[in-house]
Amino acid sequence: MARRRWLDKDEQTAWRAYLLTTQLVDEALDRQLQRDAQMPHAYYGILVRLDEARRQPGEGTLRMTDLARGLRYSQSRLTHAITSMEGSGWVVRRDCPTDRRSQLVAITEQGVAALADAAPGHVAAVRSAVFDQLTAEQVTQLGAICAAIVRGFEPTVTPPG
Amino acid sequence: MARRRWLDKDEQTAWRAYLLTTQLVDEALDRQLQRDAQMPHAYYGILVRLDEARRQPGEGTLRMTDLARGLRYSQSRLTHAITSMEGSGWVVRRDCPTDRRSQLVAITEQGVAALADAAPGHVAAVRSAVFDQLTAEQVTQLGAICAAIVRGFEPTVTPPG
DNA sequence: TCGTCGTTGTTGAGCACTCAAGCACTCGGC
DNA sequence: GCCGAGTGCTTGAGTGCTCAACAACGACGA
Repeated sequence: MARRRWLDKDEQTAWRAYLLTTQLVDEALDRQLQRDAQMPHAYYGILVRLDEARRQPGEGTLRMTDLARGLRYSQSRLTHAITSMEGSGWVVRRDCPTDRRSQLVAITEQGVAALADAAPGHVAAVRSAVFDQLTAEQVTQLGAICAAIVRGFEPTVTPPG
Repeated sequence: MARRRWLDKDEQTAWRAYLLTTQLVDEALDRQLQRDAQMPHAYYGILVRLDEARRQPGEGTLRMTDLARGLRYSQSRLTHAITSMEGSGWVVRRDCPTDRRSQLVAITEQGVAALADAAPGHVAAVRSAVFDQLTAEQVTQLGAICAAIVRGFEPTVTPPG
């Protein structure tokens, strides 16, 4: 197998540009959210998920595990994050009535408010960092490229035999 | 101005895919390097830069500031990183002969060896996570997209008047 | 020579994450 | 009932980052 093959020139260029891009974008968004909404980017994502769950019919809560799987966070990471966010009053934990191991999480009114406050500035930052720089065609391309990469991480079913 | 404009459907899709992609790729590379080479991804990048400097004619060293600017790291981040890497024996600090504020950094033989050990596995991980999933055309597209985003972060000269 | 300002680098507190370990519970077979 | 494996969540140590404050030096004009 050709596992030791190096990156060719085009790949090198693309890779370095990719690394720099993700670093710059990540830092910009994290800094903006930390400054204007006192939360790291990861917490914003958690609030978004919980807010979406709230709008669904039913409980409006999510099990820790389901939330972690949806965000692809480790259980431990989510536990630490929720503990901190509970301290900020943005979320609450509840015991699960059907499985005593599980914990349900729900966004609070305060959390909804914090998200509503943070969203406009965050979206503006995303726009100015990313979408203002790209053509509509490039947005489509970016979506396809990322989808392909994500697909590579999905567990592949090993064929029988 | 239309600063409050939301993300449209295509942008939403692309953005969520982008976030998931960077998270998955970052974690995969960090984990692989941590496991196989006992270094975080950021330290790998520092070693690469210092190794490139070593191949150049001249001192083969870089000032802390120049290294930080090249990698777009904060001074503080680099100081902490170099301190830790010096503890691992991968780099050394030297006083700058022409400016007593400055510190020069050089990669050691041990650092060169650590990088040489780490490189094949790392490149394989990059390949399997990213380039194996993309067509040649997509690699070109990705390079152009990232270059455009990076350009957006470059300081723009405000025109006189 | 002096004061001032910009540059260079370090420090330490605070924080979010990882990893390994552990506790409490559920489920299924006996 | 009871044991074992699997699941859900938490804990705490270790680590790398940010941010603000600071110390030391260089450059330059008065």
